[in-house]
Amino acid sequence: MAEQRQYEELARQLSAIGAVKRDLARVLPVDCPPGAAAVLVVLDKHGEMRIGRLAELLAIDMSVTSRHVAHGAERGWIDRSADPDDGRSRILRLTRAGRALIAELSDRYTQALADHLRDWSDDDVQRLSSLLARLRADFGDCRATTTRTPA
Amino acid sequence: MAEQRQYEELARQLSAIGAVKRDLARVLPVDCPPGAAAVLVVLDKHGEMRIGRLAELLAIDMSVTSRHVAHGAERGWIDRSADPDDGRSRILRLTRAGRALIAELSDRYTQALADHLRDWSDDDVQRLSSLLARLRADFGDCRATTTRTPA
DNA sequence: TATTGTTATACTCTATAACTATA
DNA sequence: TATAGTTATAGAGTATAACAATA
Repeated sequence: MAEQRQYEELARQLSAIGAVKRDLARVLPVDCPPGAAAVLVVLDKHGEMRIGRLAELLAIDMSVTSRHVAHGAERGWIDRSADPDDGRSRILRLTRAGRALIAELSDRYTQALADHLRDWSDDDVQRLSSLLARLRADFGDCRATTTRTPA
Repeated sequence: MAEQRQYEELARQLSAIGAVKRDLARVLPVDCPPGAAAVLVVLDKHGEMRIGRLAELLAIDMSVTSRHVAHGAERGWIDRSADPDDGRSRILRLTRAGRALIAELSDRYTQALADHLRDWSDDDVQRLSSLLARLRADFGDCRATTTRTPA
């Protein structure tokens, strides 16, 4: 169990990490905002799925996910075919164009990270990824157990 | 120098970390949005300063910083007094109320992190903070060297 | 009646550009 | 003329709530 000071420092670092994400987002093509790119990344890694599961993996609301997917579908990156098992759902799949795009995005992300993290060892990159994954898992567990309090 | 796979994984984790930040933000009082809270945190840690430096530390544009500060000043958390050395600037300081608020926020952040990271060792918390700080530093170095390309 | 998605609305964050005041 | 800060505008992300269709 860590001290208060360490938690405060972690909170500060998390709050500041947005700048890195914004920098990274600059490698994206203009018609592919970060939200839409995140959808492609997950579909590429995990394969076809319904939108509910996609929202779960992205850890954002289904309504938001729906809009990101619509964006990608309109541009021909994502195919939404009927779900034979449930008429309410559709199965999301990357199209050929979608796979080409995500390959391109992946290259650009990698290039940008490789440029900036030139001095990082394999282990450091690995360690950061692991810690972030763990952080996310340990928060996701008890989602929505806290509420904003009045001033 | 890490492999492409590792960079892709890191990019994924960074993209997903927003959910944790949103969870954490729920502990904030309703009239103190995350941006305003971040300003208080920095003023508390680094002491009085001008808005230009504040923007630098927050890694966001001065125009945005200005609005967050105005929010805090309107609520009596931040005092903006004239800068004796430069008539264009003002010196930002936490008021007594501001110090009370940031103490409260710090407690709440700490509590939330302690709840969720119950199983984390001191070292893990420390390591994550350090890696995030380093990530931020290595990106901040070459800000604005990349540009969004057309589709 | 409950669940899966979609859409409408509203809020926060951010950057760019135009503008004011001072150096 | 250049710099510090403010304000207006626009774009992106998010959640909540209302709604449609199906289970």
